[in-house]
Amino acid sequence: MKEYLLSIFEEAAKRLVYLRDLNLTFDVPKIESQGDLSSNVAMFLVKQLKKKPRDIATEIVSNLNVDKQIITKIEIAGPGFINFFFSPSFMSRIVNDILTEGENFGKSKKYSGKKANVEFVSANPTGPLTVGHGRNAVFGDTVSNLLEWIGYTVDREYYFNNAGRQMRVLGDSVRLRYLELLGQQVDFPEDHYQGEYIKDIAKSIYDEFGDIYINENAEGIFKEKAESEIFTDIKRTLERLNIKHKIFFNENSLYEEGKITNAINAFKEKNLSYEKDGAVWLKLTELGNDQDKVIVKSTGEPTYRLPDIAYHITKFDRGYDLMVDIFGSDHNATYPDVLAGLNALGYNSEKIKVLIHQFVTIMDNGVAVKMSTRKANYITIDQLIDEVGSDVVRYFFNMRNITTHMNFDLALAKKQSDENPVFYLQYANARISSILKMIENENLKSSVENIDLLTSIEEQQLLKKLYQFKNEILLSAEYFESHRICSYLEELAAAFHRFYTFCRIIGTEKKLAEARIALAMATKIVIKNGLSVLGVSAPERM
RNA sequence: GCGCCCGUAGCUCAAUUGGAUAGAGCAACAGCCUUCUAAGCUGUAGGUCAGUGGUUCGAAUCCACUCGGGCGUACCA
Repeated sequence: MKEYLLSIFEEAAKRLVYLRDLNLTFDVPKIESQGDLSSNVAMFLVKQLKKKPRDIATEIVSNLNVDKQIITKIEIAGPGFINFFFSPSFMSRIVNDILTEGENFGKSKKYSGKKANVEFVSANPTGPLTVGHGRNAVFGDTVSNLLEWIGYTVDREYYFNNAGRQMRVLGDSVRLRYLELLGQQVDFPEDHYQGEYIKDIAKSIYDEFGDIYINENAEGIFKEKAESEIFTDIKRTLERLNIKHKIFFNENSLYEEGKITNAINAFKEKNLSYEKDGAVWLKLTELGNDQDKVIVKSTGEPTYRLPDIAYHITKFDRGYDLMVDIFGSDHNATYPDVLAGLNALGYNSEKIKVLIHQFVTIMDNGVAVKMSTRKANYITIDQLIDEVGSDVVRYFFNMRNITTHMNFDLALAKKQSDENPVFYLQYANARISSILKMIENENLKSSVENIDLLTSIEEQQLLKKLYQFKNEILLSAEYFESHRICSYLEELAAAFHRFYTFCRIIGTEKKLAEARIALAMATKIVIKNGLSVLGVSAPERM
């Protein structure tokens, strides 16, 4: 539809100079009576032309050469909108496209040839993934899918740190539990990891090696074993959500390969750092930020900023056109320093897109659950998947804009999982599958031969929704907003359920019935494609 | 104190990134199954878009201030 409007506007621009070099957009009006597509170009030109918007609109419309077979009506409405009404037969053409393109319908090549890196989850291996990580994990993977759909080659990356204080405490937690197993009386400190999984790890060391590590320190086998077992668990949890990272990037490699030193030297050379009180400071005030920050502590140890900067340099070195970082809101203060540092070193930080998601408040019986891995006060993603299934988990974390402070009532999720919108979508898909099985016995097939018989309101509304899919994918990807796909699919499914209710197939005259089957098949493809972007399955039967 | 985010129907959230009469789901109420899956459909009711100013053809959306909530504000990550 848009392509056609663009072509007639281009033709009209030969006569109307002011239509040239405009970035024309067409919107789908909220209200049916306002047409299938609408342009606000006349209002947009008010200032430039110093005329009334409705007069401009009138002039534009009289210069449009429209094919009456395609557009049945053009209307100037409200303050100066130009509303276009498409013919039913033109609308039905989309079915051909969908059936031809199949599982590729909705993909575009707009960004093909470009490489993107999406870094997400990136939880250090100190414990199981909690629902707190769920939003990050699901959103990151869906953004990756979206970017792939518009042509990017995407590397999913997980950044982690297995050194430092956190990990020492983890190793020591395992060590103490191990000593307990050996019958020693130990005083387990409050700031150690309290979770049961620590005991399991200690037990597995005990089972395998007995008491030979009785005098081992925290950093040896205890830390190593903890890290490997926890990572195995994390990967298994992610796999249950259909998430697979291509790259696990260890922060430690930055030290081993001298990237940290390189970064320090680079700042020094550019005279962007100085020493004070035994520490090295970065001149962030000169780079437009509020205050200077320490990049190397007086102990000689870098702060997180330095490895973060060095890490992003490796991403630039790896040649990505787009780098997406997905963080929880607790990181919102850290990334401006990193971006400023990168810019100062000559890297274009506009290639980095930082997406901050707000936290999910978990409500249990009306009380907010405060999560802490260390205090073992958490609900894991695995528990959640066990309760409601991975489709619901994925859909749930995708369905809201990441800027919202989302509330998640556990009790409600368990009790009312039947009412989750994901079932509404899957149900539409299952109904179509059922029809497609049924028609074999009725001697009916799918046919686009008489597709222009699809003129009823329900059929036209469904067609209109199908038309929007490709654009919806593109916008969702460009805005990094996966929740739009959920909203779209719910509307599509609603349009289908109405079609299903009012437009029977079996018992209808053959030509119309076969056109309707084609429409149902096209709908099934779009629902399935949309769900696959979200990482949600489309079962044939429910 | 300062920075970022949020405040929309009883609840959970949308709103085409500044567009026309602010929409869905849940909950409530009234209907629809001897025909392709009732996990569905139709209808009713529900709103001071936190508040006050401003910007313009036009504001839930942008700006300023106020109120309320979340997250930060380290020589932790």
